Amino acid sequence: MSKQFKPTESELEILSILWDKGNASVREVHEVVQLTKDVGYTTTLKLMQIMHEKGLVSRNEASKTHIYTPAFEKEKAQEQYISKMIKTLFSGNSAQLVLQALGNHQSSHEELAEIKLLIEQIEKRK
Amino acid sequence: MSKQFKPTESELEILSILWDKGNASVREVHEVVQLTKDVGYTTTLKLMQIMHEKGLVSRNEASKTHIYTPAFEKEKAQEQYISKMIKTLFSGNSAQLVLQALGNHQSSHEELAEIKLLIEQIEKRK
DNA sequence: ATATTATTACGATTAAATTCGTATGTAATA
DNA sequence: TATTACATACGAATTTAATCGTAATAATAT
Repeated sequence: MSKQFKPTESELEILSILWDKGNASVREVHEVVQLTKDVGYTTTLKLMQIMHEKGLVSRNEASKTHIYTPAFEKEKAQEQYISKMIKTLFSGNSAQLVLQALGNHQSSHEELAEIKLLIEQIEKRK
Repeated sequence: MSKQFKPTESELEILSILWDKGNASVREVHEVVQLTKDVGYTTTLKLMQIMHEKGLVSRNEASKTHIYTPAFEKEKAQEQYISKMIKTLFSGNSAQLVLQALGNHQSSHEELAEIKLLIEQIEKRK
């Protein structure tokens, strides 16, 4: 099994900003954080330093302003959280999660078509 | 919007046991907890007492051994966690979550059929 | 050169979550 | 009745997460 990572709530928020931007300075991350939370700059800084120690992010220290990059793919986090959720909230039944997600959240025509296509491919493979 | 609840990690684990059983004593919950975590009985007891204070569970004190019941539906928790996940890990794209879940987790023929049916119903409604 | 501004480092505090020991009560049992 | 087994209550300690202030340093502007 690949190495486990387990970001805290705040760390996940920062990671999600980094995934969105690709990479960013503390300042840039903090500006986005501030849109939803009212915390000081050094708080965000400290969090990102801790994330660096933990290996959740890497950073480029070439210039004075360090540039942070997520240390793993967003897809890996998605997969981990989905699995956990299926296990603890859906008793292992992944289809149940899919039905919930489809039922309660809007999707476009194209997206629905894509899902149908995937299902057909899965069925063919059996 | 309906009242927010935000169980911690350990609280969610206990809730999931309670949803599974319907209701249970501390002892019964603790026995399941012990399968995965090595903690003392009074730890589980204390957690469940706190959950009671917070209103996450209700309890029947008729007999000496109190019986605990989840204070809200599993579906509500599912919906809340799915929404959060779509927002923070899938940039609001619910179909992407569905594709991930379908792609990485097994589903039976019947379940896949059920999902297709739901998709068709959604399309018809538009 | 000096002042201003931006950045990191780091210790310390606060807050939240988890864990457990001990006291106490109640029911069953020897 | 005395002992044992379980249960709750509750305070306190420990651990983990989050927050912030201050100092040091580097870059930039005056």
